[in-house]
Amino acid sequence: MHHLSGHAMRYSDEHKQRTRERIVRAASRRFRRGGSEGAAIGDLMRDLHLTHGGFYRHFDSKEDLFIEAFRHEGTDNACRISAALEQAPPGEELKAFIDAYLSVSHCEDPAEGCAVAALATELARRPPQSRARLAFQGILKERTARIAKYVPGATEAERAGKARALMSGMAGTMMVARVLSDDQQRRRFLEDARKFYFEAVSR
Amino acid sequence: MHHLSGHAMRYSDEHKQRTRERIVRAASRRFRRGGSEGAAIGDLMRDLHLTHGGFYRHFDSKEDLFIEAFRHEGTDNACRISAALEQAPPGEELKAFIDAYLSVSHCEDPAEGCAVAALATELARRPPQSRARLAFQGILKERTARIAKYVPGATEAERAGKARALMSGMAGTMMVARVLSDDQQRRRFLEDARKFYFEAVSR
DNA sequence: TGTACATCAGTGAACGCGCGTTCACTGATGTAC
DNA sequence: TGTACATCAGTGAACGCGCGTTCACTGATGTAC
Repeated sequence: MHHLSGHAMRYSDEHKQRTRERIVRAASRRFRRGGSEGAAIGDLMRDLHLTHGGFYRHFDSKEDLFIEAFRHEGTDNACRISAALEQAPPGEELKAFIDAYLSVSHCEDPAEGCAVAALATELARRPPQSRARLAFQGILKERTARIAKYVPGATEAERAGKARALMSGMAGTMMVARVLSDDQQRRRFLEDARKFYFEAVSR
Repeated sequence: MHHLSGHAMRYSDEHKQRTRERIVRAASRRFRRGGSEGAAIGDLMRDLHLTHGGFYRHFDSKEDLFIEAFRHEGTDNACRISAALEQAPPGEELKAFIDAYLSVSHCEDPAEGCAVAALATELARRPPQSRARLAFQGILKERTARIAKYVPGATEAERAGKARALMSGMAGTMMVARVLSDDQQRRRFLEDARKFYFEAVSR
């Protein structure tokens, strides 16, 4: 008997848990692609071959899902960043990270990319103490700390400051790159930026 | 007789023109503050003590207004940037620009601030050849050219590349700064970033 | 100068649509005995 | 093992609201004469 409550259960807890995760994953993609207003519950559930009504068995509101999806991206991309950093040749971790972040493939696929670049503007419009903003701040802190280790600098504070500027700056560069319509121009823009940030951070 | 058409006119052309400009100005503020979906026509017109119905005497659609408002910010802030650059002591133009862009006051007042920081994410979600995106690209080009003159670099291309990275990077930093809830933290973040970009660009 | 007429910026009710949310219902599966 | 019952993930119609857009109307002002 693995459920603490003695309820009879139609579907297993596991089944529900799995559906919930599928919703979060699909939502995370859709939100990054279209913004928090760019993903209708109906479309989202249709992605999973479900109907909109069932959504509320898993979440109290769309806002709750948004926060959850945002957190999901947080841990998801944190892993990817760590993996990328650890796989890079020693001494070239930061360059590898910058190249990966400002890559053409990241630019072309916002749905799988950095949520900071995709959602920060909207988050800024929410009330200061909203859960979404607080979640963002947590993720930002965690993420910059992860990078700061590889940033040159005399003091901890200096490394952290540079890491924050680097993260937020690259997010802006990615956001702008995505507005360009011309492929060639976009490529050059990203390339110049990679150089810019690499030199900025390694001095 | 200053109108080419021989129509009788209730209000002067001038009156209509003035109203139109008031709408654009109010819209530009509201869009930057709340995004392209964050400004309802009714609210907008109420700002000007008008009712929503009259809007369509001036614009065919909300999207048309959005583009117009965006262009308005383009020329408006271009002037401010130029003024700031020209007022700065010779040799310190770039520092003055970076300090102004990453200032606390700019951070606290998105409505009067840079539209790139406020609206780029949304623009990226529009169709590639949409007028809004094309307008953005024009403004970006114009704006970076204005700054490139003051950026150190051996070639024209290098200066332009750095100017683009600087512009887009600072926009991202501003966007992220606006998500922070803590004033102290925000101040430090902006200060670190000013230093980061100044060193990055002047090397 | 005065009068009839035309224009059109602005008004506000109404319409339509998308979408978040609710709710009565279904039916597959688990438990009790 | 079989039967009665309970649960609840999922369904889909319906509701409500916000908001972009339309439209018949108003009335202040300009022109014609």
